[in-house]
Amino acid sequence: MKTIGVIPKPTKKRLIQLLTLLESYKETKITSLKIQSLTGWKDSLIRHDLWLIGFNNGVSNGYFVSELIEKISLALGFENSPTIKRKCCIVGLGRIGAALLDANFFAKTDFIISAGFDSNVNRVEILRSTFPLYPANQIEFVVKKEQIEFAILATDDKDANTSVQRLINCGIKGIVNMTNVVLAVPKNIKVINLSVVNSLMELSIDV
Amino acid sequence: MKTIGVIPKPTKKRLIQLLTLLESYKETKITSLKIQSLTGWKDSLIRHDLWLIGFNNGVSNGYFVSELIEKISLALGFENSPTIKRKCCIVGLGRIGAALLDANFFAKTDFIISAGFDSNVNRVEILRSTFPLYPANQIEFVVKKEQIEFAILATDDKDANTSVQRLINCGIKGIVNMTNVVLAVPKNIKVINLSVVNSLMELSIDV
DNA sequence: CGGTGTGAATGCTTTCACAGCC
DNA sequence: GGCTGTGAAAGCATTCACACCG
Repeated sequence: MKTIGVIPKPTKKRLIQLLTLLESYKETKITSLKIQSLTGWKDSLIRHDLWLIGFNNGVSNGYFVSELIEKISLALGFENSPTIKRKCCIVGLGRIGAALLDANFFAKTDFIISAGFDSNVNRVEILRSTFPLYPANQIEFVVKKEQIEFAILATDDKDANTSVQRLINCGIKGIVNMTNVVLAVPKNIKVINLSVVNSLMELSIDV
Repeated sequence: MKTIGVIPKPTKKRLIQLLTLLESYKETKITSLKIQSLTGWKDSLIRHDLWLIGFNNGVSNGYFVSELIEKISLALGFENSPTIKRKCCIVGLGRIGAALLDANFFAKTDFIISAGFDSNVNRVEILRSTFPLYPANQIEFVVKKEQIEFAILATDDKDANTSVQRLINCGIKGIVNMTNVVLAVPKNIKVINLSVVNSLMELSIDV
């Protein structure tokens, strides 16, 4: 029997993915081997992950999907109460940033986009969205006022670090970085890099 | 003195990022501590990474940026000859996929987009790009014929795995997955996940 | 001094092995 | 037989420590 302690980062990542997988899974039960075939992760690793979050029902032929969803959500601290959404903003409204203006994109998630920013005032005026758009120099003001927690950075590479400086100034908690730039941030701010080009490079070097 | 062996994956990832960082770095020399301040990686880790790729010039006050770029490119196997570009395709031309139709986006990279696919024939006919767009049922045919190596997957979540099956059928080497779905692929095919929503979830659970 | 090069030591993650259960 | 729960063992990655160099 295991008391649930700190969950290692790789485990967290897998559990998040597992959660989204399970949420669209149609059967009522699932085994670690089935999950292995759907994800490529070793069955023993999956069981170990679940063990880490205190899963020990003594059951021996598979997990109930609903129970897995419940316990994983709990362990990761997700309220799936759709009332409390965490506020995000999009910084940079070029092609990629503008593509995220689609509210549907975040509809079924725990997140809501509350603001968009771009240094090009034209864009800010022309684009349409369900939330307000501002010129980039208002980042500090709006993020603080609206209590926005996370930012999706989609500027041109050359503007990335100046925008990031603004985000740092107003105490953003985390940044999803869609530029190709490595961001310099204090270590209390988390960054996740989602550069398409860097990913292609990664793919291409061990093929 | 170190003979250059297999390079661990985390090291590769960092070296790729370091490379892009250095390519827009204006000074002629740089130290591991300076890199630390720009990236957050420990100086000792950076030196170790460089050691792994056989860096041992006996120099003791910093690296020449140009030499770093050269050796890292070499170790990772990048020809920076802009003539040989590796072919990619975009699968799914909704808002995100369509945003990548911008040829400039890949202009300075080793990659070129050679085809786009969507199951919605309307989109295929309406959208404009510098490379041809096809209905999704032509994936197998076109990818083989054009010898496309990598795919960027940007379909709706519900269509992800059927498109992936097509990509598997025609021997794609790697997939950059922008959907929220965990893909089931044979292990000779590499997948890199770039889901914005999953990344926000990751950010939100350890803040 | 402020820096690199280097291997050993530490700290994580994943896999293994196997008892216990249905 | 097929599956989970569990801790130990193996396998990786990062950090430390320190000799050596300009």
